[in-house]
Amino acid sequence: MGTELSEEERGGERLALGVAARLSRYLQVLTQARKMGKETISSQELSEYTHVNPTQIRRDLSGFGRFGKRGVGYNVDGLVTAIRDILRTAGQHNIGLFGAGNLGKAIASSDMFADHGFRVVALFDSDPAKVGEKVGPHEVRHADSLERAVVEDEIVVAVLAVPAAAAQPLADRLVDAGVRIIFNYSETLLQVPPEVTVHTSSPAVDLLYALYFYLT
Amino acid sequence: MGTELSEEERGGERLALGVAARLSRYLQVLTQARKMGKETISSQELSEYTHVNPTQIRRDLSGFGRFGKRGVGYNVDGLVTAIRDILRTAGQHNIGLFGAGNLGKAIASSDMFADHGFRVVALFDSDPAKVGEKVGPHEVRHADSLERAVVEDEIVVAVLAVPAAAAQPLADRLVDAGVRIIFNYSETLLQVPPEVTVHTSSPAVDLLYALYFYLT
DNA sequence: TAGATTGTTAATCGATTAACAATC
DNA sequence: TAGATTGTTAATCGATTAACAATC
Repeated sequence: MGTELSEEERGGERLALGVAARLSRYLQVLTQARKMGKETISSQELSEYTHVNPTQIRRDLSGFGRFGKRGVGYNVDGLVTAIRDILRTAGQHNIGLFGAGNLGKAIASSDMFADHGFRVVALFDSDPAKVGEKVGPHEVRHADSLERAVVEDEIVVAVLAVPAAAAQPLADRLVDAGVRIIFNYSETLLQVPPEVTVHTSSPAVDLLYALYFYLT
Repeated sequence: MGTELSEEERGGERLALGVAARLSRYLQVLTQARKMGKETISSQELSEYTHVNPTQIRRDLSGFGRFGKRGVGYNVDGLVTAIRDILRTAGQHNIGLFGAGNLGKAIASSDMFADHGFRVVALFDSDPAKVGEKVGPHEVRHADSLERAVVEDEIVVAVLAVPAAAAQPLADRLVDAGVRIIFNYSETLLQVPPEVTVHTSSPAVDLLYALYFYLT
């Protein structure tokens, strides 16, 4: 009962891939809904925003507890807390962002990470002209100081928003410095040792896929 | 045999959601691989870059034809052509991009759309100071001219990279102008009539989800 | 009470994986 | 021939959906 999770419900088992993906998606919508002052949300509404079947949503959530009120819906605040608890992402991980170009600045200025409890602790660029520039709350540092920063700022995740040519050499240095998770927004296929995970993405990877359905 | 697809294999049935998502992902990697001069790729290699099981990849592809060579792998060029054929995305659709801020500029300057055969035909902003500015191959137009541009340039997809406060009014105008597909990169939940599809995304929506797995 | 929406069941469908013969 | 990798089968697991009683 209630919104507390037993050790077994949240601790033991790893979530199935699909469940974790959907929970993240719910969380994104819930965070936005909360900003807009919404206090309650139904599985039907969540479905409209996420394109996930409402039954599926109720099923996903009921696996972890009874978060809803019949006839009313889910409390937005409560559900945000609950899903964060389930995903165990509570802001204890530091991110280093590389590249202060358009994409890098867009990411650095967005509330996205802060909203979800992650901290961008450093923004790097290799262009001396950009070093010292203020971008959102960050001051651009030179990429030369990367190795020290990884250790001192306890950076566990590197986000790459650099030109294609710069990506591989940068990845090599990051790997040597001890970074084990790289988010690659550049248009390159990165070669890394097996213990390092690369996640390649781009602002519109899913555009192509989504258009297949929308355009028919 | 060969790489030609029968009408039934590509025309009749709609692809399952998962298949289309994965094919798009393969296509993205293949496009990058081709740029890097790779001529052949194995399901094992594709798996490393996409995190999709190699058997799954072979299964996905073999449903549409025999594209590979045993003992060798897949021809990169041939597979790009084949998947484009399957997804039926061959550049006949025009995109209007709204917002010439950091994210808008990043999207406008990227090869992404061109790589996949889509055309960004117009870039808009409501800030007069930005109108006329050159961004990649585009010149920023004032958002006032949106209605005419939608008709004249046959814009079917609108990509929104604008501040949260501007998103809903803009979406309303786009809907009135006849746009039926909106890609929303702003941090707002958009209200639109049922015949319009909204796809909400952000440069790191999947970061949250991916981190759940990588950080454990 | 009446209306709405959750939580849950049951049944179906598609995704995933291991294994291996076919063949380049 | 030897090695590598596809194409395909079979078996399992998770996702999806409709339906509806429980209950706010």
